[in-house]
Amino acid sequence: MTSAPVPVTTGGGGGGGSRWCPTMDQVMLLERMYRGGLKTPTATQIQQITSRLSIYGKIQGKNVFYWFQNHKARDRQKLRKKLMALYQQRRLYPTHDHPLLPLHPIGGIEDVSKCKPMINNWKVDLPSDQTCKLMCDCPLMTMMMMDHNGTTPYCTRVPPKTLQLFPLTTTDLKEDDQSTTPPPNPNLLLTCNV
Amino acid sequence: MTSAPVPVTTGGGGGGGSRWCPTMDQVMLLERMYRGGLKTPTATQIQQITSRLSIYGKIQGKNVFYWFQNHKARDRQKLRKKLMALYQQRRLYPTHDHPLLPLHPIGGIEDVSKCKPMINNWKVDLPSDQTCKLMCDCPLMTMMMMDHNGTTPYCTRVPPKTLQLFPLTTTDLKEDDQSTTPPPNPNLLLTCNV
DNA sequence: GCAAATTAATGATTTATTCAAG
DNA sequence: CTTGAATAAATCATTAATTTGC
Repeated sequence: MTSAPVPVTTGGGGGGGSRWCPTMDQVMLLERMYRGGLKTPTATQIQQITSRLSIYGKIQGKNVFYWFQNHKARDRQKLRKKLMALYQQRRLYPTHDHPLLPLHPIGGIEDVSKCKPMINNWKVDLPSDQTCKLMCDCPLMTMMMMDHNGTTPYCTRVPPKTLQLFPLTTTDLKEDDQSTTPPPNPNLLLTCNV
Repeated sequence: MTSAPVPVTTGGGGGGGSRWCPTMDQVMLLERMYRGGLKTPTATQIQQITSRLSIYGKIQGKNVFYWFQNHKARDRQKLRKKLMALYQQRRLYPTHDHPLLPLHPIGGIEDVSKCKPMINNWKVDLPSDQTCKLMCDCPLMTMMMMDHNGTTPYCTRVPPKTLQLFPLTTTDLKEDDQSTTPPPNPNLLLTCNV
């Protein structure tokens, strides 16, 4: 639909502007419904809303669909930004209750099974008295994790103890391997000079 | 207009099976089109394909839409997995030409401006002779980055030198800060015992 | 005041991830 | 485990605010 590049009318007007421009009334009613708890309307609800709002100006079902998608997404985005700022400011330790990033089943990058229990038990290992101090007073290290599909790496910040991050067990890849000699697999340690 | 994926509530009850089950002929033809280069059909193309394939069995436009979406996504996913496996197997150093992850403008999590030039100059700092050795023989450390919006952290792996990761300059957030006394800001060093 | 130039909002698409049927 | 379906996240693109120099 690029044949009419001239941006004709604002305000939901007729001529086929390149995108929907909601009227004040439409936005107001949409926001009221959203705040009322309607986050993901069904197709039926979308159609009802569309016809109810069409008396205020041109509108299509997909406009309503997109509006709710975008509004929800941008709400979450704002929330994430706020949480992130708080975490950075206070240097909090992300827990399972308040994760900095969503905590999927986690594991080290080289061998999931080895790292996962270690990481999950971290908080337990700490003397319960010093936990809070460590959480607040120490800079945090960053660890790379892989999601459970092994496709998407993500990070979480952990208190800097000396620990073995990469067990470096060889992964069982079925590809050709004659080109490189296996490196001596040194262990990488992270230490903190606090 | 391209396809508008307005959700269909699937009614759930009665009528058809709960999800589309493509016939062999349908899959074959879809794959032929895909390999022929059609990755994201337009709404018009989807309708044409749908009617052409409907002679082999029940099919809807949204089935075709989803098929192409999923096929494309899973192709990319397979590629990513392969690349990731190669990187891990060979322990390659991700460069700007072959990044392990997309390289946006990067920076440390605490203070972007301080980290960015350091990171960008890493390769330059290395003696050009030992670059390859370091790239191949060392396990890589992981650093947390923030994307250009400051919203999404992501990781990249870097050769383990001893370096200052978190300068820990105080960020200028305008919120109240009387609750916590500022920590002594120790520097966190990462070292490698190769 | 007033447009050209920037920046911020937000509608629309595309891509990634997750869920669940078989 | 595969894969259709659905949702969420990321991205693109256009429009409204706004700044800026005149």
